[in-house]
Amino acid sequence: MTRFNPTRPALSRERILSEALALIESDGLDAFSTRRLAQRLGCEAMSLYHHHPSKAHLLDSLVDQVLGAMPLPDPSQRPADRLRQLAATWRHMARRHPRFYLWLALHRWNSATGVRFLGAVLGCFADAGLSREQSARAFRVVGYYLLGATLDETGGYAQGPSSLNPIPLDVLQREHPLVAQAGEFFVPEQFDRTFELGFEVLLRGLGLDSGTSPD
Amino acid sequence: MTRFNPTRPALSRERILSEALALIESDGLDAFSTRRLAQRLGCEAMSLYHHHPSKAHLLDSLVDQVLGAMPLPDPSQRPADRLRQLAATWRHMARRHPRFYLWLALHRWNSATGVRFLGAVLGCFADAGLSREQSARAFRVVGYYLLGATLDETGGYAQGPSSLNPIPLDVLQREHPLVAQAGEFFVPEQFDRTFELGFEVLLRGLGLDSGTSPD
DNA sequence: ACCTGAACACCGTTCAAGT
DNA sequence: ACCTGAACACCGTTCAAGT
Repeated sequence: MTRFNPTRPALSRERILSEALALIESDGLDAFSTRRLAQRLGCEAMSLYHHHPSKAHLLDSLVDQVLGAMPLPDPSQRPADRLRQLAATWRHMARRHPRFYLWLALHRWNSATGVRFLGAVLGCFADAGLSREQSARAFRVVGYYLLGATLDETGGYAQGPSSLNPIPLDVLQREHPLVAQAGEFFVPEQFDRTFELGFEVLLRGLGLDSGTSPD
Repeated sequence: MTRFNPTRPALSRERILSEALALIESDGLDAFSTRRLAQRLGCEAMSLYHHHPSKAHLLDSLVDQVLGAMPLPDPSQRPADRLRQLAATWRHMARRHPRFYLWLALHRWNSATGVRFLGAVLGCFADAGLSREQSARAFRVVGYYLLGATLDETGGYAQGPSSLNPIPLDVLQREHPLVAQAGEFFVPEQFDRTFELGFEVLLRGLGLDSGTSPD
């Protein structure tokens, strides 16, 4: 009956990917299924398999596409500034695709596009004069921080329905005043300042501060 | 037929939780289902619902149980040492339950047990003389770092089948020598040293160093 | 109170078949 | 080459029924 739908644009790898990303951002990662994607595309679920061999491959392609869209910093800039820019680009990407970011951040991206980005980050440490070992460790340390920060900022994980025994606000204020009072600084408006605080501490402590040369 | 199985221990909240954790660690989070858990317990899937109202509640109870088993540091110790101990306890817990940790780390734990732990961490900053705002931001910064580090260390996310276009090792070495060379420091044997490097940088930079008092 | 079995509305994917 | 439909082996959960 609907075996040919003239109003529907032809299926293609690209169209499937962009609709997939839109569906994930609108309905969430958990609700993303090949069947729902097909419905949105106006085709059968199985038609997708002609363009992507599996759901996992589809998501991997999406990772590649999103990573590939990130601009790399100008190599003529100083290493610390390049790192600041890389962090800003990364956080911007995470904020743009908050729900998909959970998948992207928690899966290995060993594609050419992913490695290109890793190389740009590692290059900053090398150019700042760190040894191979220092560079590798600093890369990891900064990566840990950036990963944790973006996961919190996108909030993908904390959105879920609050759990079985959510502590009532008045109890929280009475028994854990420190926790209650800290909440004021955990809102999105504070993300940038908090992120910068830790990021600058790390750059300085790792010998990347561009202002005062470490000796 | 199997409506009564005398060899099977009685079902209970505790037994369900401990088998659930064992199943998650042996087969992974994705493979964890109420049906498979029931099979392991020797009952019907629906029997679980008499003890936990849903799969999400069951997992939340598990979070609570694991968090509750973590020892809090002696308040008489110096704040920086308490933070070191809290980080060690946290990383130990993550390593003990690497697959469940992915769920624990990425879901809100606003139960009394979770808040108790948050309070212990925040107390370190307050006791070190930081202001409310400084404490809140330092808490967030250290938490970002710890979250990113443990997610990497448990490797829960990186275990998946390598993606669609894994870059071949020889290409990696030729085109991205920095990335290839850094790999040597990304192995489990290096986790402790790398973690400490960044953690100590943060403690010092945030004014928590117990050796030299920040002024 | 505790457990069961059938049923409902979903999944990802295989496979043979259509054009 | 591109798409379909039925089918398979799964999900979490509801509901009425058993003891």
